[in-house]
Amino acid sequence: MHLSKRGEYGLRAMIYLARTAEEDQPVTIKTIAENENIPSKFLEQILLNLKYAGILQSKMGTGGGYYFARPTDEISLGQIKRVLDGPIAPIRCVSQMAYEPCGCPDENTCGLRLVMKDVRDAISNILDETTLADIVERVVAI
Amino acid sequence: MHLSKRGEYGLRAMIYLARTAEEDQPVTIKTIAENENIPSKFLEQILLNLKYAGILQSKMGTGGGYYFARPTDEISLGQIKRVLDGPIAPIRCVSQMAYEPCGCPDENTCGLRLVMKDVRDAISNILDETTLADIVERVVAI
DNA sequence: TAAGTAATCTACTAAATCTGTAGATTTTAT
DNA sequence: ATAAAATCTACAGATTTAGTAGATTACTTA
Repeated sequence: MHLSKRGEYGLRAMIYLARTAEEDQPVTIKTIAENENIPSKFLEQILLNLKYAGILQSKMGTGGGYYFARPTDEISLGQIKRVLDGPIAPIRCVSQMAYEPCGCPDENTCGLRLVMKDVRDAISNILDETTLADIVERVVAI
Repeated sequence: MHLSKRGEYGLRAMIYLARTAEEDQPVTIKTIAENENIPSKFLEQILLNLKYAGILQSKMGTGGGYYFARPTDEISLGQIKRVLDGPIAPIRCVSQMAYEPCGCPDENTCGLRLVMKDVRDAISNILDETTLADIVERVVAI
């Protein structure tokens, strides 16, 4: 049940963008990296992956940078985390996105699977239902 | 958000024990390993750790094996998972058992932390509230 | 008391994953 | 042209994972 540095940095960067970015104004890797204390060459790879996944867009050259491909209320933390850290499920046999059998004799009566399914659903209920816009709102309210 | 093989094997072994063991009758590593398809030398280390943690007890020699140190309704999946896989929290700054600051300027207004705290609590609510006895009951009911 | 059973202990290892770093290249705006 | 900024490719050290190997100790029974 662990969030990797990749995942952490990526989520922090996206939350930073959602908090500070002007309407479709690109923000540079350098700016994000400095403000969030993230190694910039590492962040580079992370943002590129989020771009490949269709969550971010970018513009090269002067005045360029990264900006959202969709409104922030259509980008969930679950989407981001899956791109960077892989499936949310603790074990593949309860994954919605990346199911694989685990080899137990009967999945329907596998005690471990029953519980891990609950865990997966609980995590998904939070991460897939919380958007970047929600986070910004929640933090502003404090 | 991942369950390691260590954690998976350990939980499977404990559930197997809870399901099949007669009152304090020791069960051998070999028996568990064969029935649950777990590499036995790997399982050996896992059970030893659960013993060091005070969850299992053991007896050497003929007729020996492993048995629970407490009734199964006093052993939660959270206890087992923590021994084998470490803290349940996705990130240290929301861990109850192994807190560490994450370096963000203000933890109280850190959006990432707020969400990850919810995730931690959701996972804990399941794993710390579900005991081995619960699992057995739940599976029998199917 | 000898033999067999079963846990215990110590050490090692191959492979994968994580967390980056380095440097060259391409695109864009002024 | 020049500078800014993303993009691409490759590498590398550290850590973790998922085991394996073999010797030793404790216990039971015949």
